Amino acid sequence: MKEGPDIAHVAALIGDPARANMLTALMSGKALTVSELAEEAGVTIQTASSHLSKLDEGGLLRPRKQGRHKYFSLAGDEVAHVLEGLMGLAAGSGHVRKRTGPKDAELRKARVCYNHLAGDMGTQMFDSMMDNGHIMLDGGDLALTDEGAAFATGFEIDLDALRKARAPLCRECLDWSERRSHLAGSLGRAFLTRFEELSWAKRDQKTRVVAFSRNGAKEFTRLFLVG
Amino acid sequence: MKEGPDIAHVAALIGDPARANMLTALMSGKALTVSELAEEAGVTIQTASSHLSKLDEGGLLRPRKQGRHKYFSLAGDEVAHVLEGLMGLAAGSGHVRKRTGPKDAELRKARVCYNHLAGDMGTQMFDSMMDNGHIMLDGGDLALTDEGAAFATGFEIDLDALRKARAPLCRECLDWSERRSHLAGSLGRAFLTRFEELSWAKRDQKTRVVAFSRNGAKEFTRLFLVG
DNA sequence: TTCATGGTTCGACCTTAGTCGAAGCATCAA
DNA sequence: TTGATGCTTCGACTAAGGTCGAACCATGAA
Repeated sequence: MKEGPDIAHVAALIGDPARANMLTALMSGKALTVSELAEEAGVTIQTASSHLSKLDEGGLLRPRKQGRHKYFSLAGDEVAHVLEGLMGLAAGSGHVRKRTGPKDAELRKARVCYNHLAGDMGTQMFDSMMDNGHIMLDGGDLALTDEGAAFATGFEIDLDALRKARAPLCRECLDWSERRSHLAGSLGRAFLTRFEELSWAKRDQKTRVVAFSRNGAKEFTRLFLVG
Repeated sequence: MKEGPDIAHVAALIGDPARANMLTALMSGKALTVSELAEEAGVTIQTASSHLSKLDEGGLLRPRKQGRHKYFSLAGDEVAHVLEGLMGLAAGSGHVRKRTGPKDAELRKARVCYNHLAGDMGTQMFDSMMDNGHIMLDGGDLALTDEGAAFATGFEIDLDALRKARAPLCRECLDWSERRSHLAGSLGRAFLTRFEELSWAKRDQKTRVVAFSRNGAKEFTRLFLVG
């Protein structure tokens, strides 16, 4: 009743079904308009607008105006991180969203978590990079080693550009399906983008599923060998 | 509207002020009775009972009956982890619970997070153990190295007993105040217990504050040097 | 200007759920 | 048994907030 920040307010924001659906949709990492989010949540545009302004006020979203459209995306990694955590709790307590269809298997295999790769393949990538000393935990923060920097550059990722932005380069993020870490942060995002550029993988437009091509999966496992 | 676990339900559970207060109280790691939690939340016993059964049903709590008392504690590390994450979001968006009194400084310095040490001193301990190679990140999971095992045993922690329990030995947990990791899991708990046994530190009964004695703090910093 | 489209604001419903009083169990102690 | 304590269940009250229709802005295109 006295100590610590006000959990209840934030949690209540996430706790409404319509808003939760919107947030889940935004976990795809894409910025969506009010009408798209309304559709996603199954409510009219007015109510969606109301919900979105509340979420925004709560600091969970980042709004951007473009012409007469208003795009919303998650405010940052921390938000995505908490959402994944909640999904973990929900999944754990058997309260899965309806039955687990075929989609679910794909989601566990590879999905997009805000803007980086999550699921089975995400943790595989993370494990491999740890094993090879490309990344390491440095006092609670994840850091890119020199070898890792070389590795990323070799994969044609522009590290200098990433470093210029103030967003943290490496971050770890916990999966709800795997209960293990995967790579988040701007580097995590860059890797996923690169996979798409190389046509190794393609994001599903509607869901959070990341579909790897046969060849893409092969290249991926070659790149991210595990012990 | 279709994919992933049902966030809304869990979040709504946490989203009620009374329940949030109870959960925050349980972050102290202690098991509390229905009446104690009612007091903590500022509601009557009936409503507390109702809330607690909902939280229990949602898988957030672990109830235990002892005589005519019913004790509740958090269901596990994951729950505490998510709660800390929510605190981080709440703190970040300026929605701190009322004003930050003198208590708040103490909370940032050293506090109990579910059952282990968090706050400034918690991350210091974590950093030190990482630097000295006592713990390391092994494929997303935190692992105790041989040196670390020797270190813990030297500190008179019964590792064999801990290993017997099914709970994970090492876990990392993210602070809302520090935004850095600290050591959770049964080992994290054991360390805190040991600090208390040695009278280095004492938990405040009412809040989550961990008060280190002058000597305890000295010993602590000697033990957990940071490079 | 005029029209169309994307969002917001306002106001009025109405369901949901938190709240407590009162009564009912269960456990323990004489 | 009687009484006390801790908790649960029931029922009724009430307030909070999600929902949508309708009207209102704002932007862009003809």
